[in-house]
Amino acid sequence: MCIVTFMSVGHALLGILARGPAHGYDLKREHDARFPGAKPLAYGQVYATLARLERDGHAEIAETAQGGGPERTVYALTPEGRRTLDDWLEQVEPAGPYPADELVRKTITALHLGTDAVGFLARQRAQHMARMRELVQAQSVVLELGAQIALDHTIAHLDADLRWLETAASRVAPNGKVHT
Amino acid sequence: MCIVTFMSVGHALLGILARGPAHGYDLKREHDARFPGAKPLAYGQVYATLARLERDGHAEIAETAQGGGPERTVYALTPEGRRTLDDWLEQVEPAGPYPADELVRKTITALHLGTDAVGFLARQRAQHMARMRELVQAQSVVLELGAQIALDHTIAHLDADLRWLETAASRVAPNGKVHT
DNA sequence: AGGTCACTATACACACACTGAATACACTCA
DNA sequence: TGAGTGTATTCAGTGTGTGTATAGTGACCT
Repeated sequence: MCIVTFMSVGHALLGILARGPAHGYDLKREHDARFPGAKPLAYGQVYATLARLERDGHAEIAETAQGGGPERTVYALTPEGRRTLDDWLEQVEPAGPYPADELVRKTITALHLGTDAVGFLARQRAQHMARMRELVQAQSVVLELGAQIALDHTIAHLDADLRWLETAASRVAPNGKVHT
Repeated sequence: MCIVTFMSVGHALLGILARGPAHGYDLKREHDARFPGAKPLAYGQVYATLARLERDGHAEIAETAQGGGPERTVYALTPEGRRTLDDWLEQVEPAGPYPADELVRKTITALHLGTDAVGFLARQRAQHMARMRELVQAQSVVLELGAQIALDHTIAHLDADLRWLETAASRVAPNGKVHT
């Protein structure tokens, strides 16, 4: 049971269901509220994930309510789902290796190809600075503790990218091309 | 044409093929060499991606060599593939929003559930510190410029996680639970 | 009344991302 | 000869993620 190859979204939904039964639409909104700054969850994914959770016995349909609006399918956490959630929370995260991200893939590829990596890095830096300004703005409004912390994370990584763009540029500057 | 929903791995492979024809096995190894510190690419993914590249006309089978070992299918970049690659390199990356990562999902979920978030953060911090020591070690050996830069990126983000774990812990400390 | 606009809520189809296991050939060493 | 190692590919299965279609409700406007 519970071989769970990898299912971060599923676990997050279980975490929300632990607060009480809910339907897909609510889950999506609550999820996005919990993780501001992160990419919003698509509806399609919510329902697909819910279906998997139900299939695996982690959640069950509590009721299908009717009143005021379209039909809503309300899901509830099962005892097994609760156990899975607790197990997940107890596990320590591996601390990488992270999958190589798009920005690095592109930079390194440009470098190997001998195209204008320095220019690319500069353009990229401008883009990241703009985004940073937006986020710092967002951070200044008062948020719930959890949302604040989630936002901190996004900003911390954006900052890391920004610093990285600068060191990368300075490393490249001397010759501008990686020796193959 | 070339609607390319999202295909970072594919683009990276095109980048390697730009150096000259190669087969799947080689591509995997070259990819991993270019991105040390990142999660190695699985063979399954390489071949799946190659098949897609061929289907879409970005790459084509150059030959199926025989000598010394099992049969190898050598792929070569097509002119269209080259164009796609150049287009990709020219585009600026969006700078987020990043998908919410596992570490944050877990921390925030723990917080909302009222479980021991502080303990979790501490355990996580120890894990990250250990990993950091490994990477700094890896960084000290002399690497090719590109590999150096790729490794910088991993370290920068690990550092960001580490700092974040500390700020998160200090934010949580006062009360230890998010108000729902 | 009729129209359309926004919001709530779900479902379906499709493609990519990623893993793990299985297969198969060739070379080496005991 | 037979086990082991390295090369090279394939496949089944699942999770991730997007885009689109559908459909009811309420509100606003003319």
